[in-house]
Amino acid sequence: MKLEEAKQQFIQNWGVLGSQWGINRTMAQIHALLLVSPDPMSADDIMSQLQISRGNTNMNVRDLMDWGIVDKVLKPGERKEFFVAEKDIWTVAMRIIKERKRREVEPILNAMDQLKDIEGAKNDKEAKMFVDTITDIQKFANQASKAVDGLTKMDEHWFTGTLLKLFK
Amino acid sequence: MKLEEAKQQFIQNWGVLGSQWGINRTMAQIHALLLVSPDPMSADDIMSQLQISRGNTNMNVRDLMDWGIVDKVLKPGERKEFFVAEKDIWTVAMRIIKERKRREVEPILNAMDQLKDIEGAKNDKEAKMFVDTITDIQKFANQASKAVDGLTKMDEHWFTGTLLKLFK
DNA sequence: ATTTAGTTTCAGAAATATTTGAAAGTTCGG
DNA sequence: CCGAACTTTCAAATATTTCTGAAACTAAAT
Repeated sequence: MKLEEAKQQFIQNWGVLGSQWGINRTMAQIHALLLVSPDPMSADDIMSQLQISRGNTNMNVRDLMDWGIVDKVLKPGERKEFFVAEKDIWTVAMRIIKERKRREVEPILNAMDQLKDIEGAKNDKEAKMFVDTITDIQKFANQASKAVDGLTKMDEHWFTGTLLKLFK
Repeated sequence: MKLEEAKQQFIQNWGVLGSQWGINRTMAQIHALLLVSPDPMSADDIMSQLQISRGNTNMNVRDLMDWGIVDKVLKPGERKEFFVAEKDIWTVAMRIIKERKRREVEPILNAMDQLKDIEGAKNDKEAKMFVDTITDIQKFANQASKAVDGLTKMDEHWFTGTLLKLFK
């Protein structure tokens, strides 16, 4: 297989994976493109490689920067802005998981606190069961959250070394 | 707050969370409804509670059963089929994560093997970098995969006890 | 101050994903 | 075997998400 062909396929695959997990296809594709690009790319480079509009490019690159997995770089003497992806895959994964937790999971878990304040929950058996279910979900989420916070602090070596052995 | 109102809000929230993570809103809502329902529900019960069509109900309930987090139960003497959700949240989370890995992540990782077979990769520096990137992603995914397999075998108690302490 | 190179925004268009509902299929009881 | 009760399927309708492109904006260079 030719290098260019392989890159294209990788970009497509990454796009599919992203969209299955609720990340917009183009954002994932731009990320893939930057991941396998040896040099920083301009908005125009991205547009022509992926055949997408300037507006789309701009919005998704900005989102990727908000996620902390793409950075803007300036080349001396050039007016254009260029972009590079964080290349360490562990760092990428941790940033994504941390951000999603913060943006999507935490707000809903917080909203659930209110749901536990049910009229007459002391007596009503059904109400008690409901509150228990909510509480279980919150407990679980808090455990998972702490686990993620812990993982975030590790470096890759610790993961491959110590943690993996636990799971063998 | 009234119990019914709280249930409705929980169902809505669960639906939003699901759709953000690439799970169709209705499937998540049906799951939420069954999670907080003390008794098994028929397709008709689900339809009227969530105001959705029979076809939609049927398809999404079947999907939930494919995921292994909802079961069909038959009441003696009744012709209708009833459904219940797995109530243990740890089990639910593990089933979901395991299935998604199997269905969505593994096929793409396997497809990536082919991408490493690049013409002239021995000499070309850029080709070598590309192969390295793919290899890093595969390595990371394999580690994560093993970690998930390990988690799946634990019971909840082990998790809350031992593992959590590691991350404190 | 004006031109030029570049970036950002956002309303409407296009693409995707989900839902409906009616017809076809199944299964049980008599 | 037939009809009633229930489930499944899927083409078409609907809803949601994403993308485009042109106009507005910004800032550097002349």
